[in-house]
Amino acid sequence: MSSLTQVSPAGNGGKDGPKATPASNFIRQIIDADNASGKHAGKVVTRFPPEPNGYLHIGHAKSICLNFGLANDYGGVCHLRFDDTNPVKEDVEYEESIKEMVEWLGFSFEKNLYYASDYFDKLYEFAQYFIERGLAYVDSQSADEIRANRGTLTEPGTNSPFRDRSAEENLCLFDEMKRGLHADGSQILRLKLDMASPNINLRDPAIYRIRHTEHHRTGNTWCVYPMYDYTHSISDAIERITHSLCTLEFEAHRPLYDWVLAQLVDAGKLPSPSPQQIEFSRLNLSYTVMSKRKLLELVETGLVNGWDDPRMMTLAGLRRRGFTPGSIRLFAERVGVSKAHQWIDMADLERALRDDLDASAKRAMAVLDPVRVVIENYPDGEFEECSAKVNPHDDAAGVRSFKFAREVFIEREDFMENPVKGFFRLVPGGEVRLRHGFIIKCERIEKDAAGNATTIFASYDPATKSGSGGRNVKGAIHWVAKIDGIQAEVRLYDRLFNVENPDSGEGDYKTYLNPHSLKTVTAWLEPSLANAKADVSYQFERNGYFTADRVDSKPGALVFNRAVTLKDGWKP
RNA sequence: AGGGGAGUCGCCAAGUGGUAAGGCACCGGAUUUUGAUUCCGGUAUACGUAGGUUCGAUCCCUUCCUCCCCUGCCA
Repeated sequence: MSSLTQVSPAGNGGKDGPKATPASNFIRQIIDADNASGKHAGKVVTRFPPEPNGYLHIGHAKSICLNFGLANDYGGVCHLRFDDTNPVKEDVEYEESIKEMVEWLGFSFEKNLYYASDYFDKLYEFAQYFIERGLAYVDSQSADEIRANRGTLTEPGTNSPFRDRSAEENLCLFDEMKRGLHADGSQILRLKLDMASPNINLRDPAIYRIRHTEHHRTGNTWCVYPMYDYTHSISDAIERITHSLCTLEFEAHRPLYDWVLAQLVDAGKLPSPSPQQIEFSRLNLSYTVMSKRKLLELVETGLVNGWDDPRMMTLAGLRRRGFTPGSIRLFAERVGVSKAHQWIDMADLERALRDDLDASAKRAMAVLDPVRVVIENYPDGEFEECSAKVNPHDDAAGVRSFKFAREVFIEREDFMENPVKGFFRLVPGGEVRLRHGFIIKCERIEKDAAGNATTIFASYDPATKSGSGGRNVKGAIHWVAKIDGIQAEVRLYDRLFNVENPDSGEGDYKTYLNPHSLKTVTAWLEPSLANAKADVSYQFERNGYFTADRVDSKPGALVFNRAVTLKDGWKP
């Protein structure tokens, strides 16, 4: 079924690039079964429902790709709904950022943007209905008393002394709460379910609390705000969501979700069939932390440079680092979805980026750790034009050119004075090809007091220009000529933590921060990079994938971020 | 006996009564002016454990083990 409606496996971004084949999974099976039975008349409506209280991270990306991807594959729609029911934590700033990132990932929600706060009137009216039916009551106990009376995991709770207030009294009290006659925390509206339920979520859950706080969208219209379980189920039903996907920790909330909807459907206040809540496991990534609290702490304590620090697993950070939307969609597809707890290695995310970029990224040469090479048999002051394909996989991308001259830079690690076995780059007396240029031979070197090469004196073979069809040698290394090279700051990133799971280890996760997660160097770049823009990925040949930093890079003062290195199969 | 979930290759993940898909990683080999890419080939007598049912079990039943979630007026 799904294979017939399959459009773009890795999401609906529509961009070219590697795709993982969408695997069968338990959610697709449920949808297929619903489609077969005609439950939702073949419709698939999902939703991504963030609370606008923080920035999106790679874990959210999994959910976004899942919800939008499924809707897309089944010819349905996915709503972006802000779950903005708690004004003390939320802000428009977060809302804007979330919208920007969902779009960046390649998903569209123009016609499908919703707010839980748009349902406040209806939610209030339904709450009155629950009160009238004797299914909800205003509890005047303090938060502490309520907690004490909730019981424990193994002991039942005890009924509130206010549990049997009349519907009239409850209606009156609830109205007073709404009108602002009661202080925060002094009264609360609870569903009247079962204080002895083995499922604690069913022990008269709170559904409306008093918050004399301005809401970023409804202003001061309200001072009572509905809570998650109550709001979410109703919002899903109002929007005619068919499949409501959430993470595993909400499994125990499903009975409540179903109960609330069942009452309202029975009363003819909500349509049938109700949406089905389906839970899947969260994404855990090694060598990083994902909780909002820790991300916030890293930012606030200055351990990283903001929410979009390229070392952060926030979508803003990943974008700035140079990750592409396609790579994240590919990653989400590869990781799959199930109810088993998944621990994914950072390397898998990096792999997805390489796979996405290899086919499309422009190439350029850049020397990150330069050592000077003087080609003694090349006349000083002269130069020769060399060229190379912008993308070897795509002739249409054209060619770039750069000069070969007497003085060039090569990567320090591409030269070894005393080579180990198997090293086939430049060595004393040996030859190597300057990629896209000529074969050179190391004649002698000049060293500093510490024994490091400061200048390599070489000769070149004029008959070996790239493309001339002449002889060749085993090694080919990248280089940049001083005459037309440009210098730029390059930021080299490594994982933020040096242990696989900084979260659950003993002690403070901050003690596991990798002190070398950022290294800044001044590199020599080939001239074609002079106009590099953020959002355009380059492969620095033999080095990795880099992108101009979207905030710090300026024409004439370029700053590049290394998103990921190239795979390095060389083992000494 | 509090309730609810999960355990299939190093990491993910299909299969769900008929004799273990796929991806990533890894190991070979070919091509290569990126030690990249690409391409070929290899990689679970095995599905947490112990029993049972069956001609036959990863799939059904039972036992046990391990891990995760739930005692917010957060979502």
